[in-house]
Amino acid sequence: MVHTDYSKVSLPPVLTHQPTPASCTLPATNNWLGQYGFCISFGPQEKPTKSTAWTYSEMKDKLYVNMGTACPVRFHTTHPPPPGSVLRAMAVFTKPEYVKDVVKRCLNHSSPSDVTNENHPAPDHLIRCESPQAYYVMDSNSERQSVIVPFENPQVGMSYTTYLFKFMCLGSCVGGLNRRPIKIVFTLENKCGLCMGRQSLEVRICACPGRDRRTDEKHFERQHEPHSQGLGEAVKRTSNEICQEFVTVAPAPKKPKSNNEDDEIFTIKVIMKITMHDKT
Amino acid sequence: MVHTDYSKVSLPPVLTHQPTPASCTLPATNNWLGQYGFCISFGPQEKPTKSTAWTYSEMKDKLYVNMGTACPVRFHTTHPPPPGSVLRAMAVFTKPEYVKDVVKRCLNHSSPSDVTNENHPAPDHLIRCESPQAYYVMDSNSERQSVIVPFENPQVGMSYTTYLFKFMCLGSCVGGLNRRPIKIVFTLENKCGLCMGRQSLEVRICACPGRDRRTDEKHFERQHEPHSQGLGEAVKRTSNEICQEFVTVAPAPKKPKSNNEDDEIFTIKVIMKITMHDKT
DNA sequence: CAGGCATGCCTG
DNA sequence: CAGGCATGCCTG
Ligand SMILES: [Zn+2]
Ligand SMILES: [Zn+2]
Repeated sequence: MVHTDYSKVSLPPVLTHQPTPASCTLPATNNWLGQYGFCISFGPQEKPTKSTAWTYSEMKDKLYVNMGTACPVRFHTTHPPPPGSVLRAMAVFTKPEYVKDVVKRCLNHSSPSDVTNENHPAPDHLIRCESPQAYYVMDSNSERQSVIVPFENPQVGMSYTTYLFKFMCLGSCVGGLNRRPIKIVFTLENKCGLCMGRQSLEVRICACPGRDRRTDEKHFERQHEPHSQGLGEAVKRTSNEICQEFVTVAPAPKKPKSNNEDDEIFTIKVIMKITMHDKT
Repeated sequence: MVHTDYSKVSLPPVLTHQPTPASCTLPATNNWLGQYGFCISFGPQEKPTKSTAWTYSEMKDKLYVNMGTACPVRFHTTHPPPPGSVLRAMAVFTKPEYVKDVVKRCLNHSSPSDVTNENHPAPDHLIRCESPQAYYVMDSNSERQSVIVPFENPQVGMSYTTYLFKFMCLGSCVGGLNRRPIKIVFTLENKCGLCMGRQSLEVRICACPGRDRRTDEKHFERQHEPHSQGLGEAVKRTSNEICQEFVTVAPAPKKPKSNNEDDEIFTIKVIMKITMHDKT
């Protein structure tokens, strides 16, 4: 396997040709703690009003966020990964019909004349990371866009490091996300681009995060009322490069979710936590 | 006064510098029959379903139309205008706050990759005329866009000629019309660009013309219920280059409306028909 | 094709 | 900031 050594790269990886988590046509999205205990969480939040800038629903394991809002995401590790490790964030459409489509900003918002694009190197990237060390890459193979930042180990006494992410289109943007739900896939990678941990997160970018969260949770609860119980929904996956094991206790603040492809309104509660490992 | 002789022009008028109805920062929109009895009308229409492609409301004097639909507009004249006369269609924002803004397609829809722009000379023009002789101009002074077609006299025994117009964005297009109501100003011009007649028409480009017409008319009727009567709304105008005269009978199918600037929900029925003449 | 939801945004 | 409208689009 060929690796990309980011620590030596001066040209952006868009000009390189090494496989990374961003090179796949169908990127893996299953949660995988890996050997460094990589996972994410959200801090406490002011009571979510109808139009709060962002809110995270435990019940749905879903982030609701305004467009252009810097949203703090906590990245946990239990052991320090090797020096030169990076954190990558990449968006993927959730629905099988669209997974192969590259996620990018709509034409309106990627226009150079859009105020958000003044002095920005990646006007058409959906995800931005508020770090001076962030760099924006497009995989020449998959054409998928992502943002990469050097991974910083938690400060002493802390279990996580916080990064700020911005989402630069609405989920409803015509010609862009176009109302298609997305996931953000966060990967911890060594300096060669090898994946050492992965956490994905459903994100809804919208004008009223509070309202939409409440609506989602109401629907979700209705699904889970006694009279509508059932265990009919099978656990699905797309990647065949994974194996499966049972985890009895979630060792991290944000519990790894089941590898259920579309945790939509038909998803039912999964009794046992399931996590998946990349084949190594 | 300098004139543009379109019959001699081989370069598009975008490269000329003669005043025409499209050169003004604030184009006149008042209805004026002129000496050739220039006015417009709409043919009968299949019963307007919720999502009919287009429908014209007499009550509101307003056209409701789907984006991209070829909509037949009838142009009446009582006398033939001079040879070389043209018909121009230009869109203008209705609300005073926006009149000075140039109306054009949103960035999404003006993109070369948009299917509507294959082999089209004017991807960012809102109004298209379905005629092989149509040409698309941008006034170098006002930057306003318009489409021009040779004026064809009605066939013998007919009082009008029909032209097909398409509207290439939704009224709701973000970064484009952006939910700002517009008028289409149709002008009959001689070959030098001199205005010889003008008719403007409120147009709503939307996904459900039938529904939206019904909604508008319901609101309008509510305004006109006995208990909400009043004659408070004065006739306004912006241009000071006009004179005013009373016309006792509307000599054309579509009655010239009053020169009321915003025939919005507060407009009340005008008892006497008023028409206005350009100062010549 | 009508009913009605989804979702940005305006109004009080 | 919540209520609720406006408006594209999905569903039956
Ligand atoms: Zn966008
Ligand atoms: Zn548009």
